[in-house]
Amino acid sequence: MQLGELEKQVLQYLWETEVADAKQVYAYFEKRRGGSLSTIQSTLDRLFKKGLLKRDKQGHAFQYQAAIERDTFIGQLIKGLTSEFNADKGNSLLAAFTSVSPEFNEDQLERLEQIIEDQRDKNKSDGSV
Amino acid sequence: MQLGELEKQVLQYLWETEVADAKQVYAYFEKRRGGSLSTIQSTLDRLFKKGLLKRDKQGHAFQYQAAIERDTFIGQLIKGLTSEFNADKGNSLLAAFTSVSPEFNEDQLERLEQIIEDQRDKNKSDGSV
DNA sequence: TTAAAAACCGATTGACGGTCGGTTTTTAAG
DNA sequence: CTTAAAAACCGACCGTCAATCGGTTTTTAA
Repeated sequence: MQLGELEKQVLQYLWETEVADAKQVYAYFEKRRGGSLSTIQSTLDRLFKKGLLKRDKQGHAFQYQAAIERDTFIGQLIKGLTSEFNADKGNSLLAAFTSVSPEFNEDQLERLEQIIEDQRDKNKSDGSV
Repeated sequence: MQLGELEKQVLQYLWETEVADAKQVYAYFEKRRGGSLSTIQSTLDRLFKKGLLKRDKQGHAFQYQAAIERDTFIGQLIKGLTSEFNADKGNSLLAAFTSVSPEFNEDQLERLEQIIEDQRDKNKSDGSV
């Protein structure tokens, strides 16, 4: 999934704001970087066509909101990255994790251990089916 | 780091082949996708300028090789992803892990636990400095 | 019915990767 | 030292895609 700079920023805005129409998004970005309402509209439209936003018309205008959670999305991008390079997903992610591990604090390390435990249980029960 | 399709493939080729000159890379890709030697040369040059390849002239031609290990590179891309979306690196990666965890087998889960242990030790010793 | 608001469309621009022919530089043989 | 071949290098062009925005059509609500 290839995203331009403005698309990324709009997506982030919607992750934070939950729901907004074009005018509202425009109001936010107009202050920070200028541009026209049309630009925001077509960016929203592009994100919608890419499946990253949902929208439905409430009264006069489309109400947009993210179609996917930020974490899920980043997870997908990471997966895409590993496939893209024909890397074994598990090993690549493991290696990537090694390089990023200094970013984790004790709390996060614990949560990660919990995830491992859960996954280990799932692997076991899958095997028994 | 934004890479085109051919750039990705050439980079991968060099991760596997270790070292090669333009002619050799060309010989490989010519069979699979056609193209000219010039195209391969400029692709190598672009990757070199992006800092992803090293090269030095041995006799007649440049010998190229990857300037960064595949795993390290993917790690960097993952880090870049999380920063790009202003996401807390630890939490995002954690979330990404959750979404990708089904890809891990028991062996990889164990290695991951080992990494956690190592990192925990490092965190402790950092704290004591 | 109609004016305003929003969606929609089409054109343009700027990056950038891919492509390759032709020119310059380098190398090594004679 | 000369020179032919090999490789690097340069410049041009194309295709794709995000960004941009004006103008037209559609929708909404007064």
